[in-house]
Amino acid sequence: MTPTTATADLNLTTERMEKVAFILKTTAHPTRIAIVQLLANQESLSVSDISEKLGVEQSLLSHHLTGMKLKGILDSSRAGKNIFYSLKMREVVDVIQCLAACTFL
Amino acid sequence: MTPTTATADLNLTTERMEKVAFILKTTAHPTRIAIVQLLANQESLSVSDISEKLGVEQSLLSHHLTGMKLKGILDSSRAGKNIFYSLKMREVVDVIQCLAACTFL
DNA sequence: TGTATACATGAACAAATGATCATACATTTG
DNA sequence: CAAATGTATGATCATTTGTTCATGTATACA
Repeated sequence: MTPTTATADLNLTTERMEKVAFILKTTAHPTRIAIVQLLANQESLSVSDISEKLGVEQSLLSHHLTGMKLKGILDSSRAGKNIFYSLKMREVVDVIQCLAACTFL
Repeated sequence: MTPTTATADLNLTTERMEKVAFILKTTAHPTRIAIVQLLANQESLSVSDISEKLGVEQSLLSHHLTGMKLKGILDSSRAGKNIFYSLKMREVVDVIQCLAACTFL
């Protein structure tokens, strides 16, 4: 037990801070947040589904999606002509929810 | 009441998503995360305190600090020659904690 | 096999971000 | 008031990020 720490103990290593920064950066974009929001409720959606729902052009959306997949936030699988994306790192939902709950935003 | 939503209802407006993205972006940097960590435990610290603890050069640190203040994450007040920074938006601590708790990071 | 549909990829460019350096400003102290 | 200390600011440059456009690839279907 640590002595007298009123606040929670938060001693992240440099490496861990870089990883956290990495995740934050990967998510810090309106379109990408919207993607996370959609997939938080839908389990999986095709690119065109997302494109329509968000009104984002195919190519641009694809760049966002493949980037997020590369960084481990999303996952994808093909079904016929479609590719379905889903949330892999569900924790990002919590993070966004947490911030979104701030009343003063 | 909406019909059959097992998962939490999260319908952020575009405006709100942009604000969340803004906060995330503002925090998404190893040095800035480290700053939040320090101030989560210390209530307030001078620029030179932080500079020493983090091993970040004065000018660069100042840029980070003033940026974070401008965006509402930090607050500052002068005491003699020193300027003390403190956390204004404590919610960012939770966000970082949340992500930091991910086992797979 | 050819054509349409769904998505990815790469080049190119603009804009934002991060770092460094020199210098300015404010406060204390001699 | 001059020098020293603590911090901010502005210019500049390199890097990263976001966007667009053109084109490539995979699957389905006639």
